[in-house]
Amino acid sequence: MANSLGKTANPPRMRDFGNSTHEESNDTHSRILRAAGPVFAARGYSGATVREICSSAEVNVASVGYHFGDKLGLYRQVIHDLRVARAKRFPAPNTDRQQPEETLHALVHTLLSRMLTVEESAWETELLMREMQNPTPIFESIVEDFFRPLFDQLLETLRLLVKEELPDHQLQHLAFSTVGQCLYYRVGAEAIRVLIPESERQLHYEIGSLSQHITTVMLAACKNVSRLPAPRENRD
Amino acid sequence: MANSLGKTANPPRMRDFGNSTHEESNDTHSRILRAAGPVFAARGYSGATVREICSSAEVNVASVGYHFGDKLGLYRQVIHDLRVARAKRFPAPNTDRQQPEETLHALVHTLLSRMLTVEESAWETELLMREMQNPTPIFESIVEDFFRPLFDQLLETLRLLVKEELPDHQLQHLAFSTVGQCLYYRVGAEAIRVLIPESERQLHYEIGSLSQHITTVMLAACKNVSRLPAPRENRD
DNA sequence: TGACAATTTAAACGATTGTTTAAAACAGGC
DNA sequence: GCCTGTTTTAAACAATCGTTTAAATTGTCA
Repeated sequence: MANSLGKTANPPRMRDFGNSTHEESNDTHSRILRAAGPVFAARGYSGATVREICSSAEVNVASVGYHFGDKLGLYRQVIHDLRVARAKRFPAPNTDRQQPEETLHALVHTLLSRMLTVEESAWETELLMREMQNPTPIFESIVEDFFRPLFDQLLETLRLLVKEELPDHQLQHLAFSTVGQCLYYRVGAEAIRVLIPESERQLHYEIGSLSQHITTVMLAACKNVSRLPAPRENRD
Repeated sequence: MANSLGKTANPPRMRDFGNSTHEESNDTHSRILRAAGPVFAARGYSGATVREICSSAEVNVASVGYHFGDKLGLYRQVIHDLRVARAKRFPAPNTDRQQPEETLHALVHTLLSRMLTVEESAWETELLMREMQNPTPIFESIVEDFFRPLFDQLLETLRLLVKEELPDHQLQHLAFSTVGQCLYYRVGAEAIRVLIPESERQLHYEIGSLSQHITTVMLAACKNVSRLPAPRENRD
């Protein structure tokens, strides 16, 4: 009988860590959580093995069962912690009292930072990308809590930037154009590595100039788009 | 001893199918190939099992070893066939004797068609996307044979569209902006499904209007971009 | 038909997976 | 010291993986 729906073994029943994070603690519970993230990110949920996680955490294999019920329970906890950690690290930029041009640039910069940050927590982005391609039941809540706020902010900023009033779907397309350009430097990173020689990549592919470029593209688009003619009837 | 490097079992040694494709044949070899693509696409290379492939092909499990050496050999063959099939189905648009604006639109339309086609061969795109996120040794050749031609065509088209002469890296960024916008409607499809209600999706998210929109954005960007000030020195 | 190679088959192999077990180690209160 | 509940451990479990084996089947040509 697989669980992960609360009922772990009888004894432990998920201790209540009043101190929210496990960042610094060094007990088995925290060690597993710290080790699991990078492994899940590197190998995917099903590719990751409990043994590798526990080996990396220097902990017995049975500990996962004891502390998290099963592998899926551990994964859920990792995703949960990831969400609160990132909401803290990449707060949506403060948009009030700002020219919409600046706001757009700030939003693009935030997006690119979330995508391309390669520091100690690159595994977080990797994990979210895996959820996008292989969505689990957790995915929808990730979109709502994590993507939607920035998406809405982007929509409102673009609404201020276009000269005439546009129907919703055209604004949405502009928003997706923005997000898509940012996302590509992560999704297509391996392709870019093949297409562009390393020397040029190191010069012109850091967050600063990329966000500058993308902002320029979108500002030009906003100034030029106009209400499109009604799309031809599509029948299917 | 794993093989897949040519030496299968002694006997068969990869029969030479003079008739290039296996589309219609019904022998074991072809049945496996037809069944393997969708399974690899749905589950990923390591997630796919030869048992599921063989079960779907109604063929004995040992047949994979006999005809393709091993699982990786089968995968290579699937990718190989996929490449020739798609090159035939989505030929790069003919660019000569055309206004660059039309060429851009045609390129965007081709890109989006490759991304969003959901007909009998949606698994092909899915498989390529998986290669982008989880590159195998095959990936580099895929980029060279499959992405590079369209990328170069895109670069030349954009060069004709910008008013002043731009350094290479700015043209590359414009090309990636184009590709990124197209790619997003595939990569972010699951996110879009959550963000945009279905009614609106069915109205405004078919290939025609999306390629119209993306082309408009990029044309506006081309008319407005100018040689950026030299980027600040970056030191690392 | 009979001989021989090509192909298909059922069964097994060894390795690895997530999970469970039952005993050992540890903790704190008396 | 002992007792009790919690945590950790080594070992085993059943399931599944890719692959191999050796026999059975099929096809082909003399």
